[in-house]
Amino acid sequence: MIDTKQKILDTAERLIGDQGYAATSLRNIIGEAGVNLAAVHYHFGSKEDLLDQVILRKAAAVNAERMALLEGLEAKAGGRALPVEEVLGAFFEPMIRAGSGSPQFVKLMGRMYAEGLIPTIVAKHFQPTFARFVQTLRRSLPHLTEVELLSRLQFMIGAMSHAVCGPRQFATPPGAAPDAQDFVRTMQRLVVFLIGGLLAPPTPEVQ
Amino acid sequence: MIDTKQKILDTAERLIGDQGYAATSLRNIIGEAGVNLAAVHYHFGSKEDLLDQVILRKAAAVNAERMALLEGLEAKAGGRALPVEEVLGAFFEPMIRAGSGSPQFVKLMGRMYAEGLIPTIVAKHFQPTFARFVQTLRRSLPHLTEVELLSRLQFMIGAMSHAVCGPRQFATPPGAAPDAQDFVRTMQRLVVFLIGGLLAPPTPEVQ
DNA sequence: GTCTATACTGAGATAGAC
DNA sequence: GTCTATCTCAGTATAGAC
Repeated sequence: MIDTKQKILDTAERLIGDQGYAATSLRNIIGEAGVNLAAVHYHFGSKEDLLDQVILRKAAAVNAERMALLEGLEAKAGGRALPVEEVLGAFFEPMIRAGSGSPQFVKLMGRMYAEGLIPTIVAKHFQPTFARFVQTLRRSLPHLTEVELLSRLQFMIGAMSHAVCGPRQFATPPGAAPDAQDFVRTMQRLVVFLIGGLLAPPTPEVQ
Repeated sequence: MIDTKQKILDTAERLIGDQGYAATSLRNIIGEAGVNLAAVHYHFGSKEDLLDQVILRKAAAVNAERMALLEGLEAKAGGRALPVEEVLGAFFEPMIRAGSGSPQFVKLMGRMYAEGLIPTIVAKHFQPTFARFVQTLRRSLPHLTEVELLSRLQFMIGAMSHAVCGPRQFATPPGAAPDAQDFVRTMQRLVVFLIGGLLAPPTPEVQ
């Protein structure tokens, strides 16, 4: 069946989003999907490659929208540098939309960050888009050296990761279930925070 | 021998710092330490509890120093609110000192964050200290609502985590090995970034 | 109280029959 | 393409030697 692959992908996405990558065994996935264990390795090669495909399937749309928004902004600006707020908006709005439309996706992405899978997996899918944004931000933040800009974007990625699916004990009142509304509010707060951080003066070169 | 426990702790700290928690098996640790597998469970109960003790041993000094610095600042300020820079300084300086003195510790902490072990393990050790800093920051940042302050501190934790041991592909020039000097510079940049973020105006309440 | 030897369960991966 | 059987290695548990 051609559905076998799809069933594995769908079930993996749901279970990994709910339980995390490490906590979700292949046997767990194939049990719920009603397929054989070896089918996973036949179609995807390994557990990690399965995750790779799950991410790719969901990330493609978000990244495409990011690129489209950014290019729209740049076209409208002519040759002028874009304000940081607009660039961050183009980066986060597609994610916010994806998140409020399908919390499953955000939960999954959050798991990726929370489990430290960014360097090996997520970066692979987001890197090209991210590099494009770095290029634009360089002109929006001319007061920063290249190293400092890259450092701050590193901080941004870290902040985003915890915002999306960090430990909620600090962020939500006890007993409150996180909903789409919370997510949007948190993302809005994140963008404000990041703008403040990115626009901060350069770090003094004192030793 | 009483050394068995110490040998396990030392070896675990080194290997987990180098390879990560998930990638370091108990058999790996006991092999290098030259002790028996069951000794780990005798002394620590489980792999997770072993990690717990490794963290506790290293974190205690840093947290004590943080508290001492904060209390010193507050005593000097009388009843006045402390500037954010000073509070962040009291939080990060002990970590920077620990990091430049022993990169092993920082690497280990970074692994914890990177592998998503904060909620279950690290928070347990840092929570009391962190709560104390939240209390102080509340007065330093009166323009923020409670929820927004907590959100921003969440972002701070996330940014710190990636700064300490995130994927370095964005942050360091290719081929350069991260050293203590880099670490200190990165932390200084982080603090500047965080001050900017924390001092940013409140997020507009638009829906 | 400390530690050793060994066995148990569940994980991801693989070979080969169909 | 799919499935059965099996391999290796992980964390864990226990029985018993010193």
